Amino acid sequence: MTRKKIKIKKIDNIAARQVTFSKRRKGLFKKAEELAVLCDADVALIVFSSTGKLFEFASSSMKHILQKYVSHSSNIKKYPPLQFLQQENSLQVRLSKEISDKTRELRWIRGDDLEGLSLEELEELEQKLEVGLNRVSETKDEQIRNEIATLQYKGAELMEENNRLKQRVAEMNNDRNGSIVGDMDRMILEEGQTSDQSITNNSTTQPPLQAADCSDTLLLKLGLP
Amino acid sequence: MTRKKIKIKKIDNIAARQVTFSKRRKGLFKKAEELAVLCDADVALIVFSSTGKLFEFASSSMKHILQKYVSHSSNIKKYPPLQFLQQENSLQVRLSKEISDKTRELRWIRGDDLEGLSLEELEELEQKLEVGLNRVSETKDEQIRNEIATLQYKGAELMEENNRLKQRVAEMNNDRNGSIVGDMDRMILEEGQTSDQSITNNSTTQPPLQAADCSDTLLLKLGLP
DNA sequence: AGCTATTCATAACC
DNA sequence: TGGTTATGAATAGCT
Repeated sequence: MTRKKIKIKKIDNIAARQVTFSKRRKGLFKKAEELAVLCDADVALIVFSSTGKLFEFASSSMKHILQKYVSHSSNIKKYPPLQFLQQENSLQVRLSKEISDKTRELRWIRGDDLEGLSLEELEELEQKLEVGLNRVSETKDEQIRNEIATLQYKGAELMEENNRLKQRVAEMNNDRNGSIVGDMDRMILEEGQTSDQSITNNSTTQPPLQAADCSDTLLLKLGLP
Repeated sequence: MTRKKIKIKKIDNIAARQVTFSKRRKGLFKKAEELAVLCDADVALIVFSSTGKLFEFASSSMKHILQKYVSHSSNIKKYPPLQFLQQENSLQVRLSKEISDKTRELRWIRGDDLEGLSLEELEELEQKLEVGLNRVSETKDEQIRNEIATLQYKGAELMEENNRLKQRVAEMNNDRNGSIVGDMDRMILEEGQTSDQSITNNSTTQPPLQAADCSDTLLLKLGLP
C-alpha cells in the first residue's frame, strides 16, 4: 500500500510473502489490541502462518473468549433445534435471561444506554448509586483508618523499642567512658546490634523521635495518604 | 490517528466509543482478510463488542481453525476438546458462573459484602460508581431540562391562545355594550367558550398573564422543580 | 533490518 | 448512521 498499490492476492515470491507476513501481522495484532482497549471489546485473534506457526492475541483470556464464542454460535446459529429438544432448554433460557437482565443493569450502572429510561427510573437508579457509593466510600475510609491505626501502633511499638535500645546503648557508653568494659556488656553488644558505632555515638545527643513522625514516615513509604 | 493523535485507552464517551468501534472493527477485519489472502495464512478473528454483540472472521472455517488452535502442541494440555466446550453441560456451568459473577458485582455496587475487598479494589469500585453516578445524574438533568423546555413551550402556546381568546371576548363585549348584538356574534360565542361570564367580564380589567408565570404554574402542578 | 514514498486508516467534524 | 477531510499510521519496494 505504498510505493505502489498492490492487488490483494496471494504473494507468489516466498521470501517477499514472509516479509509481508511479518510486517502485516505486527500491524494486525496492534490494531486488534487497540480496538480492545479503546472500545472495551473482547477480541481474540488467531493466526497460523503458511508454515504452520501459531500467533495469537486475546484481550482477556483466550479460553474465556472461545467459550463465549462457542456458546454464542451454538446458541444462535448452529444448534438451535438441538436445544429445543432438550428438557434443559427452559433452564438455559432462564439463565440466559438472568444474565441479560444483570448485564443490562450493570450497563445502566456504568451510565450506558440510559436513553430509554424514564425520569422516575433514572432517579431510582441515581439514588441506588448514591447509596452504594456512600457505603463503598465508608468501607474504604474505615479500611484506611484501620490501616493508619495499625501503622501508628506498630510505629509506636518500634519507637518504644528504639528508645529502650538507645537507652541501653547510652548506658553502655557511660560504662565504657568510665573505662570499665566487662564481659556482661560485651555480651549485650553482641546480642543486639553488631557494629554501627556512629549511631551509637550520636544516640545521646539526639532527642527521641515522636511516634507521630514515625507513622507518617511509614505511610509515606507505603504511598498512603 | 488523524486530525489529532489519540491515546490508546478506553474511550469514555459512549457514543464516540461506538463510532470508533464500528470504524476500527471494519478496518481490523479488512486487514485480517488481507493478511490471510496475501500471505496464505489461516486467520480467525472473534470480536465481542462491549454490548456483547459478536463479530467474526475466519479465512477458512472457524471450526477448523479453532480445532487447529486447541490441538496445537502448546495448547493441547490447556484446552479440553472443542467438542467438550460445545456440550450443553459446559454451557450451563458457564452461564451459572456468569450469573454468580454479575450477582456478586451487583452486591458490591449496592455496598454489600465489601469486607473481602482490598483497598485498591474498593477505590476502583468507588471510582466506577462515581463515574456511573455522574452519567446517570447528567442524563436525568438533561431529561428534566427537556421536560421543562417542552412545558414552557406548551405554556407559552396556551398563553398566546388565551390572550387571543380574551381579546376576542373583549371585542364582543364592546360590541354588546354598543347595544348591537347580531347573529354573527352569537355564532362566534357558541363556537368558542360557552358560558363563563365572570372571566369574560373581568378580561378587560386584568393585564394578561406572563408566559413564564403560566409555565411555572404547570411545573408546580406536575411536582417538578 | 532500515528507509522513504505512498497509500491507507481514521479522529474530528457535519 | 453515513459522508468528508486533514492528518497520523502502515507498509511496498528498495537497499
